[in-house]
Amino acid sequence: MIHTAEYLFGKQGYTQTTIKDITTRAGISVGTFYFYFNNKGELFQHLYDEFAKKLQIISDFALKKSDLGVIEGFCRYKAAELWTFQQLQEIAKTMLIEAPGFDPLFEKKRAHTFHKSNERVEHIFKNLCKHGHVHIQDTKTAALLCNGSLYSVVMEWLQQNRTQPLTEYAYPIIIFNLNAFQLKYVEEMVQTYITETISDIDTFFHFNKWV
Amino acid sequence: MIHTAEYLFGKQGYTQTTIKDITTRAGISVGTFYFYFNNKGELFQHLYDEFAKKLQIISDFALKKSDLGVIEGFCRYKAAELWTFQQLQEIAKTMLIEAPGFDPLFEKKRAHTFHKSNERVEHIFKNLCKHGHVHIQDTKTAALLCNGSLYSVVMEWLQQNRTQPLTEYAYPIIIFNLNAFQLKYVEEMVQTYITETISDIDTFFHFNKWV
Amino acid sequence: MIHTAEYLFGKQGYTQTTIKDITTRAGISVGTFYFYFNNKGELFQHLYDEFAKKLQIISDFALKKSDLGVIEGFCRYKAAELWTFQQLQEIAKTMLIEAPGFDPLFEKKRAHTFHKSNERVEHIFKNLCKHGHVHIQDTKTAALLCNGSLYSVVMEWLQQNRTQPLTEYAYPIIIFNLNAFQLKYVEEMVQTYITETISDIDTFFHFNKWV
Amino acid sequence: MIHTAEYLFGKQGYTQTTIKDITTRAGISVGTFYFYFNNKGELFQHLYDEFAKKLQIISDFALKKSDLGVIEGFCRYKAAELWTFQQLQEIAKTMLIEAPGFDPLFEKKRAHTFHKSNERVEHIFKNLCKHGHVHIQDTKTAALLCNGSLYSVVMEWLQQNRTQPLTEYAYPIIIFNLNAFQLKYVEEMVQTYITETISDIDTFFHFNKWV
DNA sequence: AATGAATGAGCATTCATTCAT
DNA sequence: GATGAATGAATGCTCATTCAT
Repeated sequence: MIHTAEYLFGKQGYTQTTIKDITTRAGISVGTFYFYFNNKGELFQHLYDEFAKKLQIISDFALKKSDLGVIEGFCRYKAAELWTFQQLQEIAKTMLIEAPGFDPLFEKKRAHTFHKSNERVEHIFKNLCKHGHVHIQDTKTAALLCNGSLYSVVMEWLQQNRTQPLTEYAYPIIIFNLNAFQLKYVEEMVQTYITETISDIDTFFHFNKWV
Repeated sequence: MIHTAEYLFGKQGYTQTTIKDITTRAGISVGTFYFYFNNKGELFQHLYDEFAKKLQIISDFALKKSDLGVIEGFCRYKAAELWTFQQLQEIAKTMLIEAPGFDPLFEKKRAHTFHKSNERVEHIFKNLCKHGHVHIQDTKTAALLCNGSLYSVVMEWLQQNRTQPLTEYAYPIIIFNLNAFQLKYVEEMVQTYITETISDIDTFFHFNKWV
Repeated sequence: MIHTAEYLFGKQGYTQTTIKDITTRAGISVGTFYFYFNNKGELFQHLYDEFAKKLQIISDFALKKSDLGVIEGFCRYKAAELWTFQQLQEIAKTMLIEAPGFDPLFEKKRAHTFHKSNERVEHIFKNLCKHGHVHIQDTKTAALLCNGSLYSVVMEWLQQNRTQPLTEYAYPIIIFNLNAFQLKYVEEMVQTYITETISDIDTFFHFNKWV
Repeated sequence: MIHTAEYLFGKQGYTQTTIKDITTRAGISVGTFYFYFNNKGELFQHLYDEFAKKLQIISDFALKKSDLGVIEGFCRYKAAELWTFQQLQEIAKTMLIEAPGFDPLFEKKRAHTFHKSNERVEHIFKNLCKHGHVHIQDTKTAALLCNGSLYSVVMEWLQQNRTQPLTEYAYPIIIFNLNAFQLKYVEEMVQTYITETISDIDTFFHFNKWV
């Protein structure tokens, strides 16, 4: 039923999807739905929490490698995010695009996740500044710009036909941001980092499935 | 009535705002509303068209200056966008954040405007490539990244308390993008371009009011 | 529609009567119902207020006569109450019997009306005590007993077949209470007072119809 | 579980109390409930029967005394009723106040009990008439008035704060009715009868607990 | 005996839209 | 041009009851 809800929310949007739509398609009764969730919003919250958790799990995994250099870390983090959005594309559409609009209660949750992601990136930048790799005045805005550039590609991909894998956009996105922050890099290494990350995650995921 | 609709959509969201909300607040009857618009969606479309038109008008004005250099053009374009979003902040929230979610019909329109904006930026990049200022492989993705970075700041600003003017973010956004595309610039000049643009638009707007 | 609601509430009870029952029988749409009342409870409140108001109007009228003696006043008051319950028998059933059970919000209103009626009777008793007509220690409980004896007859009548007019019970009820409070009376006069009151009210009502 | 149901019906009312409310609070499963009762109504019927039976038991006990005079019998009967209502106050509220409203099936049962109580009182009155103690024309209405006056005090007590014991109202209620039927009595004796009855029942109940 | 997940008919309420005046 | 009462399909949610285990 949860999978059905993800599918329908992604396809028709949260508001346009009725409880009956979900239950009929999932082959259960309305009562059963309300046995597991108190209301429609609670289902959405659950989906969102799962979404945020998965995003976290993959990012954590990608950064777990030892002797992680600045550039490599950045590449792995971004590649991992793209891989996850691709994996969760059905529900991602609802989470990233529709969700902000329909419920002030939920809006808080979304804002919180978004800020956590921003803080994460900001933290990376602050570290880079401290080690003299780069000079950024307003790290908060910098994080926003960095995340925003990635999200714009993800959203465009979600709203278009998704012909090619989202992860193929990792390279231009990363190069764009490395340049933006005037970080020095070797093009071939960037590509290697990305490929390795995707491969690592695929293997990890194949054996663990969100554990 | 149109202004009331903008206000209420921005405050409560499109779905949460009823026709009666709008007409009561605007001091007209429901019947009168349906004399001017065939349905709720048409009102939104109208608002959206107006929004897109205004965005266009200000961008056009900002780029009308003679002897416009590459960097100056970029600065003026971005500053103009920010100025407009700040000016139209009430409805901008609905247009940028909520709209994508609630109707496939609107979605097309929104996508169209977004693509036009992207194409505009892409066009700039293609020109830059042609004159050898910069080397960009995938100009489409580049435009997406460039726009996305700006939008992320706008959205954050719209959803937060909006204490400082949105235009104050012009400088970090522009620097971020100029670096990202490895364009050479003089920091003082960038700031000057921005200040001049804002000043020009203010004057223009003071006399013309969206004409 | 209001009359339909009164009829159905009286026949099936408040809870068992759906909005659709009312609207279908009244030949209007559900939407129309909600145009006039915000919810089911509000309709009930309205019915109750009307009920209480009418009870008040008739009592006031019955006691408006000049040179009203103690016994006559008591007789007229009780006769007037019975006449009103008979007149409003459909809704009275809901108000007196069902209402106390289904809504704490409404319960307050009901309690208030009930207390006002009690206070009215209590006030009569206090006056009687002052003029030495009777000696009652606990006038509050006395009023309760007096009202309760009448209500029990009304309720029984409402729940049974209602073959004879409720007003025919006025005489035994009044005699019962006059005795209970050891008031001296002439049997024939009591009967005359009752007959006169009913006749007065019938005439008044025929011309004024709840004003 | 039965006690839980009594408690919840008394607190929230029959309609507002769900089967789940009862089973959860009683620490049993819904299935178990339906093993003992076929449906919600049957539980209520059971509660009602128990309630009526207890009322009967105490009344019977109170009247079992030998050499019972007319006045003493009346006093003992009324005092016993009040004692029982006080004892069963939780469920009494539902039985006396709410029950009449929600189901024609219950209504019959309630009416039956009420009539039995009335007949009992009527029987007393008929005896009094036969022995010339009193002259009552319509004994049925008389019984109604007599019972009604007591019920009104009970209901008021149930709906208010219940600060003082219900049995303290026995004296005014009885005096009221003795006067109403023009029965001669000695005030001190009435008070003695009441006190004795309460004391007898307390002792009986202490050893037998509804047997 | 006991469990509790599953059922689904049924209800109050909303709101974009219509149309007679 | 303007009004606003009327419409009714559609939705989220409840809860007594069932039944496989």
